[in-house]
Amino acid sequence: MEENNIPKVYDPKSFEKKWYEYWEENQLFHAEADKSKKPYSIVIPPPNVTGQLHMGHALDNTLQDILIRWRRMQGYNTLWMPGCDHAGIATQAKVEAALREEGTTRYELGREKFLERVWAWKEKFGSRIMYQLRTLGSSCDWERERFTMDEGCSNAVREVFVSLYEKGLIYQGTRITNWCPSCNTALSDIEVEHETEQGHLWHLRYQVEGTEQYVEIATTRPETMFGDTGVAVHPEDARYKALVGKTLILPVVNRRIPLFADEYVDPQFGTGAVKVTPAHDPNDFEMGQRHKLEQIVVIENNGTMAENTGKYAGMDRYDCRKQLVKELAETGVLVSVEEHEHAVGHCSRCHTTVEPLVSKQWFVKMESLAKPAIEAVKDGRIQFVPERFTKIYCNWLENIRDWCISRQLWWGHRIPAWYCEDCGETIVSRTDVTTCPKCGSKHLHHDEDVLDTWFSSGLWPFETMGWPEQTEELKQFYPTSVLVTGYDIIFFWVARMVMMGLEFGKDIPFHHVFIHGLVRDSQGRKMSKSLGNGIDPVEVVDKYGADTLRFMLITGNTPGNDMRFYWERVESARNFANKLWNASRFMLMNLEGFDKGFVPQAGDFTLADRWILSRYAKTAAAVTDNLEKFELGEAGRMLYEFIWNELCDWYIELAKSRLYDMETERPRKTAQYVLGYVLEHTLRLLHPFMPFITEEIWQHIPHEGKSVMIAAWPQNEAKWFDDASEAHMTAIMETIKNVRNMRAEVNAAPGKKSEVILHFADEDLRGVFAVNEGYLTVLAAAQPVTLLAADDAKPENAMASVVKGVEIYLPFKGLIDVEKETARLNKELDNLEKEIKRVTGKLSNQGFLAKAPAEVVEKEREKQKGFEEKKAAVEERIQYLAAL
RNA sequence: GGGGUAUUAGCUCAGUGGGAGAGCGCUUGAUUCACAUUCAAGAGGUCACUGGUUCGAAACCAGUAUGCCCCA
Repeated sequence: MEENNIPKVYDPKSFEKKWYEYWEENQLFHAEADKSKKPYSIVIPPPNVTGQLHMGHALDNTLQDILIRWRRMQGYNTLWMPGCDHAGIATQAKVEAALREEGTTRYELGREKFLERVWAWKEKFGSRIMYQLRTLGSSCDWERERFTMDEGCSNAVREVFVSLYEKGLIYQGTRITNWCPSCNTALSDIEVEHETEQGHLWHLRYQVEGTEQYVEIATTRPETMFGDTGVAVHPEDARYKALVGKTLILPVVNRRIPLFADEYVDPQFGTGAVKVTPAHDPNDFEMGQRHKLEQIVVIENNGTMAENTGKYAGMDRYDCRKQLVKELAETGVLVSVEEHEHAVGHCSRCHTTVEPLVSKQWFVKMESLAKPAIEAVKDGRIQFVPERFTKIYCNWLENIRDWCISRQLWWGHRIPAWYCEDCGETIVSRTDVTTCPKCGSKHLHHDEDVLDTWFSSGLWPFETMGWPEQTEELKQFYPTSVLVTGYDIIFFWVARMVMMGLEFGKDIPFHHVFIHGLVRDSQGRKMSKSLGNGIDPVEVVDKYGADTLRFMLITGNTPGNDMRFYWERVESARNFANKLWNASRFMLMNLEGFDKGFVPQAGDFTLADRWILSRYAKTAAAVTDNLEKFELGEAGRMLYEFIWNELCDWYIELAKSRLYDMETERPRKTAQYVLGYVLEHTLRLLHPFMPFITEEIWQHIPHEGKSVMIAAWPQNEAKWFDDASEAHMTAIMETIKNVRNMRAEVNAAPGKKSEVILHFADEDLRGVFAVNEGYLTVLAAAQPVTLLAADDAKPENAMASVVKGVEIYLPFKGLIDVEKETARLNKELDNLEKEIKRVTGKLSNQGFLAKAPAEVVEKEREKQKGFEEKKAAVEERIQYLAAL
């Protein structure tokens, strides 16, 4: 026997670190390509090296770890690839903020020195993030840790860029792009967040040249009028038909601009006439192209007015608006002002209002890449879980526009393009270029810009496995099994990985996309730095343990939905851990004489043994089934209920008498065997959810092997299924509950035993109770227990209650409160009559009898019979009481 | 404007065609004997509304209302 007790209270701090180190030292997380085993692989959504992990990461990684640990136990060759993302714009912003604190800027530092600073930042936060992932218990293969800017990934990025360029799918173009004046870079469309804002619609009048006639236009952005090179109306708009082709005089500037017709104009909006500023609005840009209008840039990259705006030059765009409106009002150009609600784009990173500006950028042509990515989801090769995200994904890809990939930043993958200063040639190359291939000039300069972070993230599933080399890892682990991520980055990341995977990985990047929601605060608000309502997962781990946090995060919500963080829920998960802890402690305290070689014979098992084994086996099957369906929360909930409500509340209580009895050996050994079997296997089932506590307990109790994390996942446990024992046990448990209930009604002293008389119509069931009447004594304080047969007379001076197949009587020595007892029975009678009415209604419905499945009809008949029996017994008691 | 999602106990949420559930909170009682981070008993619901499909709807479909989210 092992001398091996554990402390009274669950204390995660005392063992979590120890076991993580143990797993790592024994290389239990590491995977090698091995063709003999079925692969199961996940690449981590690489956290940004901007800072530390938040609650959303904790959820994301818990889900991944559960899947990985479960599949590993099932015998798959399991790889979980960890790593970080360089997060160009976000990280650069962080480091620039740090520099500001020091009173300097990246421009003062210079590109090279600045990048050194960012790398130092990356080292610091990257390792912190990896530490946090370990704290959560994540079983990543750390030997394979990757970073989006490491050498391998950088090679992959360059290969993809050049290859797309060669295919004509990457091009350089001068267009309107979203520009963040604060981050000082171009953004892609999805990096812009639209928010409705209360603004104004200013009505201005532009004079028709050579007349006293005016055209009234409406605009939300008067300050762009310096760049107006036309006014547009709808071709069918009768109000303006006669004026099309005339020339207008742009106020303030006094420029001559044409009035022209274009289908784009909505005649219902404003006055039906719009000013056209091709350099500062995407729609105006397009109209400008159609009508060959000049582009005049009037707002600079930093958001101030350009040189050509006269006295407004150098002024902030919003100050200019204010001043200019004043001037327009004074000069009679402003006709009226309306309140107007409109969508305004903001930089998703810094929330500055973006400015549409004309600039030369690199773009990826999306249409031909998007098509196969839509196909892969529509034909089911890639499945979203929950399925509804399929539509969101497809909708976006079907309406996709070209992707602006160049960023005016320093931190990121430098665009592999060089420009010849002599002949103007653009050279895009896999290797660095020093000589112009066209004119032989040495005067080349490297494109200053870097690529959008998501360009490299899009390659993540295969670049981490050594692509473009055809490595063993790629062959075995690509496509990966599942991608686990939040719905907020379906467009940013998921869609791009699918496109890039199909184009370069030559296959889908993953079979399933398992989407989860956001972790919000207790009021349902998004956790954010500015609100200060974020909760650090490490803080929760410190206070309650990683297992507790993990369990709390995955239960009580459904896939794809947001959840709220409540400390009460954390406590409830901690209590569950403590419950399991103490159940195990109970077992360890009762291992006296434990015999590893002892295997009970069929006849050794008691009803409770057969019942708990059957319940365990059904739980194992249901947990597995739910994991297969990605219903991780449901699987966790089932384990919670099994452990707490069945194993602890009933089985342990029922096994106590045998375990405590040192006189008889076989019953004690059988109870030890069953408890040991069920607990050890239940720990395996729970391990993916709560890896630390299960390992700590598993190592204390009798077990085989090095670690529970590589113990076999319970399969083929159907041999324990035993419906008869479950039915018998249910009858006993129901009887016990009813007795407890009756005792509570009459305020019976808790410690005091009282007589219970049970009456059975069915002799077999009476036999079952006869064998197990001790259960009633232990759990319902029933003593003596009298078991009456069908023919026996029922007791008179007693409280009564009925469960299926059993009439229960509690005799009272003194007087019973007839009134109270009658009221109680009448209430029960009401309920029964309601049930009977419902069931009888169903059973007298010809449609039901004809069309419902036979077993459903049979079930209803059984119910009816049971209710009728109960009703008869209750009525009998009521009559008896009335006659007293 | 288009799409999604939610609406179930006081609160937070499960329930994915066949007797309305859990956790927390609340009420009552219990402490040598695994666990008070516990145990036992209890109160508490017109499953948003209106139609439809079905023998049968909290669940499926349509519409309405309200909230939230995404896209334009």
